[in-house]
Amino acid sequence: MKERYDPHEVETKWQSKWREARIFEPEPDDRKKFFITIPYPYLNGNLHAGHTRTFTIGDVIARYKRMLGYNVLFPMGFHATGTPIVGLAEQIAKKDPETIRVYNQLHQIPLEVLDNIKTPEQIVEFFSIEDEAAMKSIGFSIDWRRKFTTTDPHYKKMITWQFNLLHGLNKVVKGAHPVRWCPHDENPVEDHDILRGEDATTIEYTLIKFKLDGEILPCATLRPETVFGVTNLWVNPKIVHMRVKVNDETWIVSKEAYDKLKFTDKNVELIGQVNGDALIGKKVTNPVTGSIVPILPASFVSPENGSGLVMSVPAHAPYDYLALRDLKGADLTAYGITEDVSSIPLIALIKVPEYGKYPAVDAVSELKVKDQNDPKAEEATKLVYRREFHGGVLTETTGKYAGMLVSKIKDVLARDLITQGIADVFYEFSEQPVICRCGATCVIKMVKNQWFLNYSEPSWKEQVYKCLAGMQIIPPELRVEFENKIDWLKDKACARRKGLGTRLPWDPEWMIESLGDSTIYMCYYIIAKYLDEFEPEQLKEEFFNYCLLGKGTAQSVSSSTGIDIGIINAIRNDFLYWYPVDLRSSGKDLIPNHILFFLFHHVAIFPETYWPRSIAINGFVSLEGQKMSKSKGPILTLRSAVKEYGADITRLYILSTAEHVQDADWRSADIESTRKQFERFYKIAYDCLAEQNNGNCELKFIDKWMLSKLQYRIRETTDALNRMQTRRAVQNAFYHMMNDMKWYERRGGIAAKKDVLNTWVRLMAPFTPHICEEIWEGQGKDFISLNKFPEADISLIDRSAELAEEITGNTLRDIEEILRLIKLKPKKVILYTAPSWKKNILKKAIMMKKDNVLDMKTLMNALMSDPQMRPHAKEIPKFAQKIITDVQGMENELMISLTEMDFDETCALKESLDFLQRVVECDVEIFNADDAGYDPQGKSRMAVPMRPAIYIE
RNA sequence: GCGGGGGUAACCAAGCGGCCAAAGGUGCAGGACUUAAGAUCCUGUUUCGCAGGAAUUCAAGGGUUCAAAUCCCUUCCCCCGCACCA
Repeated sequence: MKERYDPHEVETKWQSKWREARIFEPEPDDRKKFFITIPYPYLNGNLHAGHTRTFTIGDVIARYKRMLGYNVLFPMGFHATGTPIVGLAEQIAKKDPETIRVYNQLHQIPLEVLDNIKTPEQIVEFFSIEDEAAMKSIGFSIDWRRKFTTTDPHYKKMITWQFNLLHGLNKVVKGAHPVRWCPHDENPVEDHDILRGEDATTIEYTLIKFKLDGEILPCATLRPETVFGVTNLWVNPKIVHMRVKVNDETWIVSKEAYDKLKFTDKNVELIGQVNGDALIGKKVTNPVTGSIVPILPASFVSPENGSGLVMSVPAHAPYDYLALRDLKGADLTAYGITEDVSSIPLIALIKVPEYGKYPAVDAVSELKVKDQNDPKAEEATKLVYRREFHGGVLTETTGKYAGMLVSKIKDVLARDLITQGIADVFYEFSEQPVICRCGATCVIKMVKNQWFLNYSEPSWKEQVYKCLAGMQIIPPELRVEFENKIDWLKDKACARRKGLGTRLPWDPEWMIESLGDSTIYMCYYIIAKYLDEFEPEQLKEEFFNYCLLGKGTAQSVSSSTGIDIGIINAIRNDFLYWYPVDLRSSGKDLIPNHILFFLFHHVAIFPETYWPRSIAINGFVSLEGQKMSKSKGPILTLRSAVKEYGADITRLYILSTAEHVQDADWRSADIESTRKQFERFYKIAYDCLAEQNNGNCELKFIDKWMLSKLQYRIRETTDALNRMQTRRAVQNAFYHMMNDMKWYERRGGIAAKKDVLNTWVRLMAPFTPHICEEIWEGQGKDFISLNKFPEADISLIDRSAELAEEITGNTLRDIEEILRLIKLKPKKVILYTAPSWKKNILKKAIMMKKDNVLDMKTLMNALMSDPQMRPHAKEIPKFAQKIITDVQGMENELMISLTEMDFDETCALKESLDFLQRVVECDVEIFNADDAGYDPQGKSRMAVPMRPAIYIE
């Protein structure tokens, strides 16, 4: 160990020692195993601070478990399938200036390297080397023999096997799905392809088919339940409608709606046109209730929305009610309508606590909405909708749905109508317009004949719930989130036309989507170690069936594949040993996708014994308050952080800056201060080791205090690590320990120092392994990485040493406060510890608290009947009152120590006398108030247990 | 809209019924050391107080309790996800 700390020297030294000794390359043995995995990084850029956080947390747990005696498998691979790498290769190949800038300056790739990149394969090659080097540079304890890339031919064999298996289990099915679509590019648009309307989501409307002389007037609605309250239809007389053949039916819709229909899975054919005013006055049949209702004119109907036709439910929709009211007295004879339409009776169907029978009417009058063009109409609509959705119950009007909650029945009702053929689904953007990068307006297209993973299948979900119930979720509060997300997950399109990846074995026009191919790859780490032993072609289905599922025999697999039977047995044994995954640790962005799929695929493929055991989730990392972006910046790469600060400091910083799902903010000012603290740690260790051997001294209170404190730190650190609270762990193992050591040194502690350091360095080893190896080097024979993690030794917990330090600290603080107030330089300080009668009262009060009978009256009775208390009768009431308040809020442990130990305050203070005199820079004398020799101002009366009275002159 | 997470002193951030005027860090101020800078170490950092004390605080308002930053209700505000994209 050198006097000056040079992180890079220390770190490269130990990294190569670890590598040479192959200490992170585990093989099955008789220890308990621990299999931890972390999502492999996607190879379209360098690892950044976000990876640094997730991966470091994983490495800390791996190292911690290893030091607890587990046989730990911590592997790593690389993800390359999908479209972004292909896109990046194109951008680099055509020298896109922005891409070149980001990758040159932010990802720090030299221009001459970028110049030579022409293909996606080169990108994969380049970043897999970079990322591996980065992970090695920060000291992750990864078994690199198992590395692979998802585009490897061997890996593809495993994916092919998996998908064939799922297909056979009916988990992959054909269907149609709505996607955002650019009619110009004829492609689905992804988020980054959108110029305007990025926030638009797809909304599912129900299209209810009203009938008019054999033709259909479909009305789009978000509230299908209100079909029971329809009194009329609204048509804008000023717009021209299209008559369209839709499958076997004839529909009348707006021009805009017709355009949208062309992209659905329906066959549409334009037949002719109908003017809006020609429809008005006609009567349509409500397909649900059978009632006949008129078509009326309304200006608020927009051709852009839905079908361009609106069903009117004036009892529950303010717009409908207003439009109806606005027609009062209007002359509609031109449309052949003679009756006064404003007197059409409303039909109520939802009962809601806030309103009377007709919520729309109440809302309109409450907000004083004037007419259908009043902006407040929108507000009233939202209000009614919200209240009816959350608190509404359907009335008898709705027949068999009566009594149901609106929020519960909505979807069921819509499905019912659709299966009866009287309704349809219609998709629309929540915001319009949505504009593609090419300038075209996007639509929602129904992609047909798409392959889906059938995640919505109830029995599949049931299995996943079961798996989740048996798992540990870290942090535990996230469990409900997982349950919700499993519930929410729908079928997922699993095939794409472009990108890197594996082809669907039974329909090779399609590429397996890249989230689908990274669900059970953890089991592939077991095979990946043996890749030199066979060619991809040898990895036939029976190989995986045997090695991963135990189907068939090693003998038959060996003869059909030509793979050595010894290898096959070894892989099978490795699988049986290592599986299941004990811990999957990941960033929170992967919860609604990868982590879910990980669970779904595991339960579908493996028997219950091999289902994952726990999942841990952590938050993001921002940079000086700014969100990081791989493609736009800002970004901080792992390598540049390590280059600047060293591996250990980077690790310590990123671990300590946020806990669990909280987002961390990387600030260079903060990591600078971590660096300083860390250098102090190094110095403390260096000085301690350089000191002459001073063991065998008698331990004083302060030494016992330090050893005692250390046990708490170990206990807290262990507890924190068991809950994967790395921040709290570092807080205890490093920052609090640092402050304890400061106090210990300041108090002149020496005797326990070497022992403390020996434990401390092992406590720190999972977090900052390099420096700990360096400090350990002289001390232990073996790597500290393979040593035992400290265990708290209860016999070293010394409550009287703690009380002694507490009273010393309290007293010093009190003296300093007085000095500050009186602003004098003291000549002499005299301390008076509490008299025995006060201690007795305290003990009595604590006893009463334990028996739950502590109150003023009981205490006073007890005291007054005690003859020994008589002499102090005058002082007792006031003191007792104070003691009661103190004891009420006292910590249990303190009460125990105060009653059960015969702690001598005077003796404790005498031991720290030198220290006190040094700090206050004058003589300090100590008396017991029972026997105060010198007390000119009678201060000794103020003495209280654990708080001596003070007299300063 | 649906679902999840939050609002704590100048800032970051612990605490989630009683040793809480509230850990730790940063910043700021004062002091020690030093020729000086830096580093390091002490002390302070809501307000008032020339004897260790008191008052008012944890988004806002109300409630439960001997006791609330912590539990309950209402309101306001912020962040994230909502998919075929990794």
